[in-house]
Amino acid sequence: MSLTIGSLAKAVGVGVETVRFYEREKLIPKPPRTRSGYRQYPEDTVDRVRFIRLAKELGFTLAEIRELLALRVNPRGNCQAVKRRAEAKVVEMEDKINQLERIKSVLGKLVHACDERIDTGSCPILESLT
Amino acid sequence: MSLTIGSLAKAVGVGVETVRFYEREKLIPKPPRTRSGYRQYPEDTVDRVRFIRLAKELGFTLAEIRELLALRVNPRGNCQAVKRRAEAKVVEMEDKINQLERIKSVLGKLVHACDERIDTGSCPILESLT
DNA sequence: CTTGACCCTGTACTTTACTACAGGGTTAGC
DNA sequence: GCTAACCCTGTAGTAAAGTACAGGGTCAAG
Repeated sequence: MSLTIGSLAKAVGVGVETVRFYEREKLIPKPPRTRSGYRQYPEDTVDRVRFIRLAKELGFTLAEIRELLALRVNPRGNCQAVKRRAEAKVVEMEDKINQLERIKSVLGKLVHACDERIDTGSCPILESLT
Repeated sequence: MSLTIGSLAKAVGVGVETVRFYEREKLIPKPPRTRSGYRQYPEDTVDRVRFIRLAKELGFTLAEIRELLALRVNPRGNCQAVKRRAEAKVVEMEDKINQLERIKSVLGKLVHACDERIDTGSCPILESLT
């Protein structure tokens, strides 16, 4: 079974214009069409669009997301190049995770300060930088 | 000692226009001025602008960053409201961290598949959704 | 066999977050 | 005391990522 652009959009929670935009930007492949020109999406496109939204939330640009979606290993590809890019991205993820952990822990302290009525000074969140 | 807008910008690695933009957007407070009207930034503004750039990299909008910077505990504030917001943000951070961990682990598998020359199929990264 | 909810292309508008002048004043080094 | 490298305000332009029509075709229910 295939999906119309409307049901795909609804399944992910985006507008149909957004789906067409992602197609223009080559983030999703051009789907087959019905005789009358309607797009027919395979069901796995739902996951692809979901991933795009998720990665965007995490601070990746559409260009970076396009890269992530293109990473794969197959007999015809240049495995070493893929490996290097994947490894670089692992490091990027780790950096992001570390920064988020820091901010999270400062927020945790802030909650604690609230309970104890400890004055935090003017801008406690900046401690996440050190 | 205080900084001119130029040395602040240079210290963080942004343009002076960006600093003035952040001031307009109320992400950094209006600094005192010299007699001739030059901005004089206290040194801790460097950290504030650094935090803004960092948080942006992590996928927060300027509006969200403004919120994070405003979180503090002091005798005159509404502690419960601050606490609730800080707790909500901790949950947000945890979600982001979890998603990043998933993507990271899929990328790790991809590197492994490279070494072993295992075909990954068309779009392995999507496994990070499940 | 019509009507309301879809779909199509193409173009234009919007928001966010900068970035780039124009036109003019200031300051530090020689 | 000049001049290059700063700073000021104000306005306008840009890139990324959508969002919104206009003008027209399609499909399923009643």
